[in-house]
Amino acid sequence: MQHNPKKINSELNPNVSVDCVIFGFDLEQLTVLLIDRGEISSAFGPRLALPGNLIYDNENLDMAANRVLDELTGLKNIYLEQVGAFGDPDRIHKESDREWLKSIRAEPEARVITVAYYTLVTMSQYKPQASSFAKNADWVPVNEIKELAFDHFEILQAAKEKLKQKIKIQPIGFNLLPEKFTLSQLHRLYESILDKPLDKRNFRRKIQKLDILTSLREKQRGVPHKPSLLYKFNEEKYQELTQTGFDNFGF
Amino acid sequence: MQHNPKKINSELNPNVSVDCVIFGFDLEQLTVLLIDRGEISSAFGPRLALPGNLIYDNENLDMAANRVLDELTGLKNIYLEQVGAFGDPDRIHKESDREWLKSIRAEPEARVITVAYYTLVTMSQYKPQASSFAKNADWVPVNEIKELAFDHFEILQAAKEKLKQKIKIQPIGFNLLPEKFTLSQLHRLYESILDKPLDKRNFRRKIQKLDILTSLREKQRGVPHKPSLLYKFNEEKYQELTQTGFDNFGF
DNA sequence: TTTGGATAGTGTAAATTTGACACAAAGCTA
DNA sequence: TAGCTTTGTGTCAAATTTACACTATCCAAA
Repeated sequence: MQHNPKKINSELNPNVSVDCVIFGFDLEQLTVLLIDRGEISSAFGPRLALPGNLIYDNENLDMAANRVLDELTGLKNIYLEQVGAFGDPDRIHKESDREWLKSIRAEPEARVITVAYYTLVTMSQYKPQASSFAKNADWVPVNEIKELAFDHFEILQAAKEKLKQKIKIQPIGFNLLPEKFTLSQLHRLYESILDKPLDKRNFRRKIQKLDILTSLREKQRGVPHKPSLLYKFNEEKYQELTQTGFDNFGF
Repeated sequence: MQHNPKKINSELNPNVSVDCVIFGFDLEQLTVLLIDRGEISSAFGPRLALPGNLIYDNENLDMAANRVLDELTGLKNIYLEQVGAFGDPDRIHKESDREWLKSIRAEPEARVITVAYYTLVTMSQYKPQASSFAKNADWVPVNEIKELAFDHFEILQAAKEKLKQKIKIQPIGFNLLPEKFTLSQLHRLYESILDKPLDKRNFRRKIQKLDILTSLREKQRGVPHKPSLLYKFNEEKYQELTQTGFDNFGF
């Protein structure tokens, strides 16, 4: 008897899919993990698409998003937020799209609603070439993406906007950084997400005053310039802070 | 040949529904338009539910939400915002829920994803008793709602939170007020949505400095106290303001 | 007509936050 | 050891936020 007996008879729901905008940060700019659909689509439209799949009838939406992420990257327990539902009846236009859908077991004629999620991943935890399943996946800088398959470009824009708003309310950016990071890296991260320059000194002053960083007695090594001090995110301090109702992490 | 030939064969999609959180403001508190499902459910669970319905295969999600709103209230061109998708596979528990679903032509066995929207309505534009279709609909103060059918209570909470965040970025509250309103009414509206008291003088100073209100040379009449001046929302000034990138309407 | 009840409308001072701005220190490399 | 690169730091002026109390105006009831 397995854990979830329902799973035995579980079927893919032909009408509902989940797409994931998997954000990473290469310490310079915001990136997204995209699937290259290959030659099959090159003559018709964009090769790149968001990872996604149909959902099973016995899983809820968050589970489905986590599954898609797990299947692609092997990562679990990742920060995940819903962007919303997308579903123009004519969102699938091209022959190439139909071929692609067949290849992932979806029914190309069906009208599909997709529920989009974004996730925040520490890029160093996942290198595409390490996964056999995802040999066609790769990190692409957000600003270089001009088009995507289906309505995925629209979804990406919506995800960026949600992230931008969310980070003003909750310091979720730490999910994109390694455990130890420098203030400059955090600074560049905020600039990437908010898509505007932030004054260095003012940024540091403000983030330090929040008192949710633990300063480590440790410096960067091997950089060809003055090494930076390293910091950790302080979960406990953050919890204390929010329990007072504080929700202004904006710049 | 009609505009959209697909419409001829349009069918209800048994897997996807739309639910609407229709917010109103009775000049005292925030309210929501709910459907009373009647005796059929009284022995089993909450009678009250959000208005909603399955979507047609040929309409997009926003259209479906507008349709639900229109069918219930006759209102068109209403401010509308997506809350998100909800869809636990086991969100329909009770026999009464199945009965109810049958009565709105939904398939009770199917796994249904629902896409929730919230809308902002000027309450005076719609009095439930005026509509024959919606003889079982009524405005209920948000703070008095303790439970709802299905997962609608969860949806309502999410909608409230979205609204709270949104009003800090865009002055959408005016959609809940009549064309002419007083600063005190606007003040109470913000307090209702943000769910916290706001200092009267500070509120007035801040909202006036935004310069998106037109002061009318007209007073309230028939109130048993000093009558208030009336104001209108100034759409043009608002557009000017936002075109500079301004997005801080928060309190 | 007078009085009492209710809400509208108004200003200021202190504290906090924001925004603009420049240079010395530390490590690496050639 | 000289030069390159990035880190790390302080101040001042302006703007914003917070806390706070009394008079004015209308209606209703006596």
